Amino acid sequence: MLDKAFDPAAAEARIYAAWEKSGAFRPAGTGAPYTIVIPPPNVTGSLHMGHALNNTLQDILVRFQRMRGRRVLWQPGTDHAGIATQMVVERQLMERQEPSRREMGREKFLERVWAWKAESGGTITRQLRRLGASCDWSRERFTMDEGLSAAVRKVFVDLYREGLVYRDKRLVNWDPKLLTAISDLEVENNEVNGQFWHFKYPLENGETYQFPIAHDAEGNPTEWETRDYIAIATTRPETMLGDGAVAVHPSDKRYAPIVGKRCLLPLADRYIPIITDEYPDPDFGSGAVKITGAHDFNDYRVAMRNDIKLYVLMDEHARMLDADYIPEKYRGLDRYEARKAVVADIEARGLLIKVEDKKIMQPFGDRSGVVIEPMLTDQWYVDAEKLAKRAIEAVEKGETRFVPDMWTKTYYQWMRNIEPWCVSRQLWWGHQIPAWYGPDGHVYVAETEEEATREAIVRLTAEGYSLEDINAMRRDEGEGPLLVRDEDVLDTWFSSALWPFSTLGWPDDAPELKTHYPTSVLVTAHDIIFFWVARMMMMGLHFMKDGHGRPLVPFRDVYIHALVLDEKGQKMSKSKGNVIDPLTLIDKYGADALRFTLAAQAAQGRNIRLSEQRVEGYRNFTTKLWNAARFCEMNGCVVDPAFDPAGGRSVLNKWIVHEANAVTAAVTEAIEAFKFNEAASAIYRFTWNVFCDWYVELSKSALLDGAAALKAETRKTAAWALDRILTLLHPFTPFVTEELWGALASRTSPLISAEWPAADAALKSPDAAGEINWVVGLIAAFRSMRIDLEVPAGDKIAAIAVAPTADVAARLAAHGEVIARLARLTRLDTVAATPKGAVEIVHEGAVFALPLAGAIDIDGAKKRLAKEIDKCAKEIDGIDKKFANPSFIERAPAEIVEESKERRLEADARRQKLAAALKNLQGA
RNA sequence: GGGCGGUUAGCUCAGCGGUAGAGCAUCUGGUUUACACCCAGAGGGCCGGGGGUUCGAACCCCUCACCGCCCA
Repeated sequence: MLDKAFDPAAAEARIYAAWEKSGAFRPAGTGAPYTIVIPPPNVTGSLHMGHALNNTLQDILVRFQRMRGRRVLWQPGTDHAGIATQMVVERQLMERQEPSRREMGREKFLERVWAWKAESGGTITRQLRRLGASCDWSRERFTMDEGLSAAVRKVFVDLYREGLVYRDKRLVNWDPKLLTAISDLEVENNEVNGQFWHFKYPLENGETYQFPIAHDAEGNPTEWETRDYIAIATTRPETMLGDGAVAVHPSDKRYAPIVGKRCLLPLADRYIPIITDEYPDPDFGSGAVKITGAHDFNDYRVAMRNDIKLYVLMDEHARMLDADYIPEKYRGLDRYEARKAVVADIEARGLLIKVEDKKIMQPFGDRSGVVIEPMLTDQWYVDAEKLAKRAIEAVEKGETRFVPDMWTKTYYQWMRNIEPWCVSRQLWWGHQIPAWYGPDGHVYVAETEEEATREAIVRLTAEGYSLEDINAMRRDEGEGPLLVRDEDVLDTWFSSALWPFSTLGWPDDAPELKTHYPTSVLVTAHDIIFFWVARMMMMGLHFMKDGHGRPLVPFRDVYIHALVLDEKGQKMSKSKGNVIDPLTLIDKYGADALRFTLAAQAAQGRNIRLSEQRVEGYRNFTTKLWNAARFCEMNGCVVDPAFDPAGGRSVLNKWIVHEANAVTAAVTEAIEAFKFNEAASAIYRFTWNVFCDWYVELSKSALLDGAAALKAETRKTAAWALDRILTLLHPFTPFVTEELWGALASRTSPLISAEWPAADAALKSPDAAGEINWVVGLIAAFRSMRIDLEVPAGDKIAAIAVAPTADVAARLAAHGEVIARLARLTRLDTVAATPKGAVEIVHEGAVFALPLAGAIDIDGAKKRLAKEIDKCAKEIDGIDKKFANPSFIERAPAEIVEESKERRLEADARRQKLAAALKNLQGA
């Protein structure tokens, strides 16, 4: 006997362990492969709502396909999260008052990171298990695993040799707190309150020009003043020390007289040219822009175009450098101290025009939270533009498809404007770049130091050095290695980009690569399209080829799901304090309830607003299912493997088989189309509003006191339909369905490995469906009228069918007893004509009556009849309007016209009957 | 400034050419033996504004307003 309710806390861990132990998560069978690689969560991470949604959807797909007989691999793992992990461990060192990273040195520190990973790195994968994720944990991978690291080295070296990886000195986003370069994507631009300082830069040799200060309606100048300076404005005054020029737009007439001349850069006491460039906006500020090529991305481009000198002002901590072009008093100052000093000094010289308060966009490091400083440094780059070409083409050709389609545009926009990808990071935790520098500074890129050394020896030999010379160049007085390895590591996303094939064993010739690459679908959120999808596309296409050498995409579909917001539509964040922890919800309502909530709300193109109330509602749904199963159990509804659902004789049983078949098709199609919400709502409705509300109720007569054959058939049908529910529901709510599956019958295999049913035309019974729907409608009509008549809920009343047609009479003969029970009728007789004053009900053309004359206030019934008559009238009016338009008949499809005619006839017949019913009452 | 979404019942959202839907909330009534995490019933909508296409528009097109997000 089943307990009173499902207890997720007690059952989930047990069920999950049984699945895992049974090997159900591993690829099996001979079906077509179906593969998903998990978007690897951060090894430092813990499960948040975004993960919960992401992995619920993947698990639904994976369980669905597994049940359909596909050879499913859901490849799990985590990434090493270079910056985040290094920060976590450094913080731990600080808290424990242990030596810092730099004090203990690289090797020791990396040992500590590995130790941390062994101890704390499994949090998120444990949490994924609690969610019910059926990943193949036996294949779990980590981006720093040896195999994946080998893939990273090979990719880097291959790309280098093809000229697609190179070292360059460019302006990068420098994080002065973490002391590393970061990519554009790791920078968050936020609007902050800032200031806009307007300075005068005096012209060389006291030169003057006429500057317009008033204009007429057409914009022609009407007044001028004489100026001996050019006005510039900046949000970052400290960078003026590194200005190389002042630029104006070539069309800007105001400055035409002084273009080509020079102005004094105050404080720095240098003269810089006044140049023209398309970049300055004549309508913004003074129209003149100071050009600080080494500390601003726009200025950098201007400087490159115009051959303007770059002055690097700051060190890695964003402190002013000790450089001869920087006046002594500013050297060593932090950038913000320098700012104050510069402004004060400009003001002291009478060169400060004004200071405006202004909203400005400022770049922040997404990990450190400090203001990013554009810095000129040497870094390694991937030539993303070249790799992007094929990646764009693959989507254009439909080799990879975005669902929903709108994200294709986002992908194109990013890929078509892609910048070189800076992949080096000044960190210790990560894949150290396989590049070595020779004694002469020449770089050798190779997978191993031996290989690099060989290359170096070959090269040096070719340059005329003898072996002796070369050995003398070795470090440690000729005893050590010849080369010095690049200290930097690669961006974590560099290794993540290889995930769809590195996890499958590449660069080894692993069998999994052949069967599981390209993967079937990537499931992720839109904020990761740039970080990951784009880069996986580039790397996958470049390195993976089919038998004919044609590039292979990493995945056929990319399903982009929603972001999970709080119930007010705000992004969840720790600082806002509106974070809902999925584990808390799982503890409280069970994993099934959370999963179903997320799936039911996962409509394409919409974000999800999560409220606890909703989770509670779907917990109630699992309880409802549980109780329906108890009902079946109590009534001896046991699955019979030999049962043929198409062979039922009872109309009721045919009907539930018909409906179960319809929902099977609906759920299957919806999941195939990634319409998780539609699939969820279809099975929800079937379970609750069809099976529980009606089938269970209508079948009680047969189960309690039906004839033996009918009882047996109904028991088997009920068990079959419940099994169908469990099966269709399993991808969404795996725990409760698996528990019931095991409890209701002795089975040969668990539900996770059961076969997904196919919709089957043989199970359709439209006639039975029509008949039962008619019964359901009639019961509802009786119930409504009872309430309108204010018949006490406990009272049973008499009802009569008025001159039923043969069809109606037959239906009543078959279902009268059930109708009477559910509508709480004493009996349901047949008469030739409505007794005077009886309340009539019109149901699909048939008339029924409640002979209650005098006993009860009939105002409610009158109101209802009047309302329904009104509704009919409105419908008739609407249809009449259509027919009043001659082109409706001419142009609308014939079936629409026909349907409209029928609808009008029906509505009219109904109206007449209702009117008669009302008249009958008024006469009473 | 550029791009992409959204605006439908009190709330959260489906529906995206042919009779406006769900869940929650609200109201009324219920110990009808699977279930009160329940049952029965009810009320509630110029489908953001304006224009157009169409026999017909919540749905397609244009435009405006407001709200989000992304990129500069």
